[in-house]
Formats: sequence, structure tokens, C-alpha cells
Amino acid sequence: MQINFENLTIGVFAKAAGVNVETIRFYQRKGLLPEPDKPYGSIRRYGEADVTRVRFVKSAQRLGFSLDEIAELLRLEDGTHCEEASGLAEHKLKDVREKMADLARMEAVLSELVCACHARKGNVSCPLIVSLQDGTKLAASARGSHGVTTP
Amino acid sequence: MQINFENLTIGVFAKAAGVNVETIRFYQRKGLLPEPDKPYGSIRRYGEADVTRVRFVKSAQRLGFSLDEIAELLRLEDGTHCEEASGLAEHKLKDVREKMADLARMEAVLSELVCACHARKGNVSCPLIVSLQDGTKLAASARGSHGVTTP
DNA sequence: CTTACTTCCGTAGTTATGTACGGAGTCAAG
DNA sequence: CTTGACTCCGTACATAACTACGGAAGTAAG
Ligand SMILES: [Zn+2]
Ligand SMILES: [Zn+2]
Ligand SMILES: [Zn+2]
Ligand SMILES: [Zn+2]
Repeated sequence: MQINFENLTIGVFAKAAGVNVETIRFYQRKGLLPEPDKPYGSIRRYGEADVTRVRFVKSAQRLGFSLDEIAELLRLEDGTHCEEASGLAEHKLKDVREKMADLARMEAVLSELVCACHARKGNVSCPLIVSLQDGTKLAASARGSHGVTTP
Repeated sequence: MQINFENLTIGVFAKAAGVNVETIRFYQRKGLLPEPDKPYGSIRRYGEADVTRVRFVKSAQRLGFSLDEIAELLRLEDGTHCEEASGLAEHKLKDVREKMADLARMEAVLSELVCACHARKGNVSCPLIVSLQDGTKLAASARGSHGVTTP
């Protein structure tokens, strides 16, 4: 039973790539994936190269690249533009590091607040709530805004 | 010139709180901010307490709480529910730490790829692009999904 | 009283990444 | 030839947190 990895229908293709059919069509609309023309009758066929491409997108996403950035990476797909590719990756790496710093600040404040809550004794108001209301300690924390998200 | 911090119009209030007027109205619709009734004529007035409340929201946001979670925190505003408050904060702390772990994985892979790109010599294809196309190394990285974002 | 600025209020748009729906066309099996 | 599954395509919905728009009404200055 040799499954031909060319001539896949969109459903089989999507399953092979591990995504939803709608996602395929969404990527096509975004220009991340070519829309093959219809060969015999009226339904499109896909092949190994398309699967590879979706895997590329998903891999890059896991590294924090947005679809727009991935479109840029795809223009370098032939592997002959190492300079540009590593440039994009370095930029993204910077974003990731900024994001990590933001989170580290959040972590510090949050754990301190939780600690204060646990240490509270007597009829004192919850330190966490008081902190949020006054907010002097939280004023300048976590001002990162260079777009890195992991949904 | 003593500026009265009661009886602020929405515009002055928004400026005092450091947010857009539309944001105020948005928070009111979300139930994060009370909508005062109109006193003399037909326009609403705001006071110090409202400013404090917006600061609360913004502080909590910087710690990674979503507006929905902040609504929960606001129900604990009287400071008498330390247990619940610290519970929420602990959950958020867990999210933040998960997110940090995700980013650490991304950081590792990205810096390795950048490094490989820089080390490349000769007519080899860009290692970054090759990695993304094949994707075995990236397959299982960064699968965090418990909602922490810093926009 | 007029003019210029606010406010009010409902509705709609934005960004990112998809997901879902509905009707029409196509394909393969029986 | 019918049936059921699949594909095609356009459009709408989902989420979070705003932001913008437009027209009516109120308010302040001159
Ligand atoms: Zn180049
Ligand atoms: Zn390279
Ligand atoms: Zn309680
Ligand atoms: Zn507490």
C-alpha cells in the first residue's frame, strides 16, 4: 500500500501536515502557501513540498515568528541568503530576550506579593490588593512592546 | 490654584489616569469601572477613587492579569479576602513561569541557529532555513498555552 | 446668542491567527 | 444513478483590548 505523496487532496494534505483544512486555506489567502491549479476535474492536489512548507511555518511559529515574518523567511527559502535569514533570527532573538526580561520582572513582583500575602498576620488588609491600589511599586515594571507572543 | 480632584470631567479624568477617554468608556462597559450618574446637568463627574481604580487595573495588567481576571481582583478590593487574592496571584505566577520556560526554549534554539548561520562556511545552504524546513529539532519546542501576554 | 469644545452613546473597525458555516459542485462506490 | 463524503468559495465569527466615528446634546467663553 504505497501512499502517493503527490496528488493529495486538501483533506489528506491537512492531516499529513497536522493542521486544519481551514488553516490551509487561510495560509493560501495569506500567501504563505501556493494555491495549485486544478488538474483533471475541479479539485486541487497537493504534494510533499506543500507539507514541507506547512512544517516550515509551524516550526517558525514555535520560535516566535509571526506569519508576516514567516512570509519574509519564506522568500529566503532557497537557502542562499544566510545573511538576511540570520538577521531576522537575531532580531527575533532580541525580542525573545526582552520578553524574558519583562516576565522576570513580573515574576519578581508577583512572587513578592504572594509572599507578603502569606506572611500577613492580624487584621491587616491584603498586601496584594493594597499594592495594586497604590501601585508605586508596579509603576514602571514590564514595559516591553516589541511583539513576541506564544498563543 | 487648587485643582479639585472630585468633579472631574471624563476628559480630565482620563488624562489624570493616563489613559484614553475611549478606554475609560470601554472599562465602564466591561464593568471594571462604575459609571457615575449625572449630577447637575447631563455630564458625568469623576473623582479620586476612579483614578485609583484605573491605576489598579493598569498595575494588574503589568503583572500579566487579563481584564477578566482583574474584574475578579476588583471584587476583592476591600482587602478582606487575602486567601482568594493570593490564590489568583499564585495561578498567574505559575502562568508567568510557564511562559518563561517557553521563551527559554525559544531562546536556546534561536541562538543556536544564529550561531550555526555565523559559523557557516562554503557553499552550504543556510542552516537556519534548513532547520525550519526539516523541523525535527523544533518539533516539540514551546508548547505553552496558559494565557500570559504583555502587549 | 453664537461659536468652539466636550461629552454622550451606539456602533463599527483594528490586529493576529485561525475556526465555522452554508450552499454548490465533484468524485468514488455501489 | 444515487448516495455520501469531500472540496470549493465567500463570508462570518471568535478572542483581547482597545480605538475610531458620527451625530446629537451639553457647556463655557465672548
Ligand atoms: Zn540575500
Ligand atoms: Zn543562515
Ligand atoms: Zn473571601
Ligand atoms: Zn493577600
